[in-house]
Amino acid sequence: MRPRRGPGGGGTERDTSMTGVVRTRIAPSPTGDPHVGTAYVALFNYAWAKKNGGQFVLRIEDTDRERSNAASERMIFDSLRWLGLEWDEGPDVGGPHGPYRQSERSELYRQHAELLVERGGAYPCFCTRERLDALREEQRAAKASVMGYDRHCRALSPAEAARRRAAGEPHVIRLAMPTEGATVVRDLLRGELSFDNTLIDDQVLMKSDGFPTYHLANVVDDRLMGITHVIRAEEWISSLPKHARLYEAFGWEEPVFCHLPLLRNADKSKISKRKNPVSLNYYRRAGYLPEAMLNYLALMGWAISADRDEFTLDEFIGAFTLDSITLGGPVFDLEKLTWMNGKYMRKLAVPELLARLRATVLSDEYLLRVLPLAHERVDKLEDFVEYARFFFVGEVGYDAEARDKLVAKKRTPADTAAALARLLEEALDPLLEWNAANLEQVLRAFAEAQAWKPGDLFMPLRIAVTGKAATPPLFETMEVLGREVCRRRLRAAVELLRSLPAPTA
RNA sequence: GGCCCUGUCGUCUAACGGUUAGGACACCGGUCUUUCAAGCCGGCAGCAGGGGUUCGACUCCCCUCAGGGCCGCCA
Repeated sequence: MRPRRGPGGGGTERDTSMTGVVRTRIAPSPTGDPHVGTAYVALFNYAWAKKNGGQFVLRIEDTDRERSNAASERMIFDSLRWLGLEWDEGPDVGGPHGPYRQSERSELYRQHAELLVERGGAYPCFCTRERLDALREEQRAAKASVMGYDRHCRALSPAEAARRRAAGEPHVIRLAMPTEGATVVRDLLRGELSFDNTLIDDQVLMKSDGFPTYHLANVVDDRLMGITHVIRAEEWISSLPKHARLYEAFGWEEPVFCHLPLLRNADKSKISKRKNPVSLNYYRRAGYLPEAMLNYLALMGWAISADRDEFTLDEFIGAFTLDSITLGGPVFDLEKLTWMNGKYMRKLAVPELLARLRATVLSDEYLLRVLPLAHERVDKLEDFVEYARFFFVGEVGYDAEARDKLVAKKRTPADTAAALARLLEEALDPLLEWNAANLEQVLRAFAEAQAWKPGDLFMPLRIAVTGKAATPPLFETMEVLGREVCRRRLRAAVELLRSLPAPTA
């Protein structure tokens, strides 16, 4: 059976099902820092493509206009390249199935959504946000077993719906799920997964801003880009039936689905920045070697043999098979990663070690940023290393004076800890561009909002991020230290403050 | 709460009906060494529980329990 043509009859659709070529993709959303989970999934996709002589595609899923940003996209490119997971097709390298940025493919999604509406596989929904919020609230309050959209607008006649659309009424397009029976989808690792259709709500496909949701964009793009194996994280399993329904509604053959286990915190919850460093920038700054990182990640759910855990990327590709992945959610163990990194470090010849240092912590680029801040504050060259120590180490300790001033003036350790924790979460984490001007702005605003004198807040902050009471200007210093280092040290400071006894008087 | 996924040492994993259940991290000893690491040697530690199937179950089936994910006009 031949797959049906897509809408418009344009030449964009390619059928690779008969060619036997393996095509995989990593499809990160450019919101925030490049995530270790992205690297994990990318590695397995990369390996599978390479093993089969196929292509590995990078697609940017930036359909969330609120949160997507260019800085984040750049960091994704940098991080994946740092790891050596080069893509064959992507936004920056091009390729025959572009564009590879979803925000540049709007017309494609619109066409496909329209096609579905014509066929009755999707329908316009005019429900307001208020109504949906109220509905959700109601369901929550009633402890309803089935949550989700109540299909209110599905009852509208096509003519009525078309009239209201023509009148310019704001709306979304929703997928019309079957209202009975079950959807069965095959996962390569888990076999047949069955979902009761009555329990699946009518997912939004096109948002009212004209952008698609993940569900539509992902299915359309995987199809048009000829992706043969959708290897992604387990968290997507629950939306699998919606995706399967989309393939069916379009008349397309499904790709192979393979859901990888989720990386976990020590308490087994989905890995998160509150409990683990999750930014690839962190690992790069801390001086983990990319080859060690890849090796360690490959160990999450896979083993090359019973008594070996060190191997190269090429060896991984050679021995890897998708069906040999283990399903238990692996705890991401920094300690073992660090051990493995040590192994790789020791294997390096000294000139190579020097090269690595010169490329990272001791790069001219970095030194050129640190030097201006230390310049006028040292009198002899030999004082430099001592003075600028905190620019080069991981964790910092506090001397007596610093420890003393880590607790804000006229505040308790607990209050200071709470303030720094909030500061991190509410001011620093959401900050898009990490630079001195922005830092000053959000930090001053935060102090004001918390009714703290700026100075009272900035000293504990200074000590937390540098370990010292006397440093170069705080905001410039934080800019150079970078988000990762500041976040890590702030967390350590908060922990220390929490362990400090409350003042007796 | 509903649906779905998962379940071997504390952690990452090997085993694919027959093994004293193997390796690695961590931890604890020993060894080497001017010190500290690294290295080497050794030790501690596990099949979630209960039913089946089978001559025989970590391996297959069922139930229970436990953990996790999802339930957004986020991905």
